Amino acid sequence: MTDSPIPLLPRAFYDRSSVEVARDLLGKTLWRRTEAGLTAGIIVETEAYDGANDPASHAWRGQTQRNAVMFGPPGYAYVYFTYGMHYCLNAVTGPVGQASAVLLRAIQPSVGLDIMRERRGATIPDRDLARGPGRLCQALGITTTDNGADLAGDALWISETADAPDLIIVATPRIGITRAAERPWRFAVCDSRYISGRPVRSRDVQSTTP
DNA sequence: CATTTGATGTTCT
DNA sequence: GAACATCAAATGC
Repeated sequence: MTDSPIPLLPRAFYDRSSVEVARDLLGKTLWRRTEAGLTAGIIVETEAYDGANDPASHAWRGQTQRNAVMFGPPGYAYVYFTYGMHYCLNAVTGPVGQASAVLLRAIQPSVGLDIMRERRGATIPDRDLARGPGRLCQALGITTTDNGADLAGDALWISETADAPDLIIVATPRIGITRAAERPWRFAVCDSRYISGRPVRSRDVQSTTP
């Protein structure tokens, strides 16, 4: 056996604030293996939720049966069911008890697109396979069965990306929530067509110097 | 193009 | 009973 050419993210990567992890997950590769085969994509959009300090966080009002995984150690999956039909995948961050997490909102599919199409529908454009948190989970076959899964596991893991290009990253207000949405904790890869909503053009982001 | 609406079921109040 | 870290289809320009 030799070392994998594409290193897994170590647990220490997740043992930081959710905002830092959300930013640094952009450009990493999310992998998924099921009986259907291997699928993967480059993370292009994330959102941070800051535990008890964040009115939008599921952990804001304390621990419940649903959010228990958020209160555990970093580097595990928090998966929940919402709107009666969709699942959302988060990476738990920070130390035990902190209850922070990063919602994985979109990936650019890179491996197993045929499998994703089987799950999402044969006529779905590649761009829409995993553009949005619910679509991402459907494309990868993630459900609450995966709640609590190790993000360095055999069925679900996140690695560095081979030949990763430099990225321009932008922080924006969060999407799809009513409380504290204005906090600039949504992170996206500029110029990516694979984020939810409209692409953010890097030329629109340059700020201080005209 | 943008905006609105309906679907669907669990969780929490 | 209300809200929901959403999506796809329908409607309005």
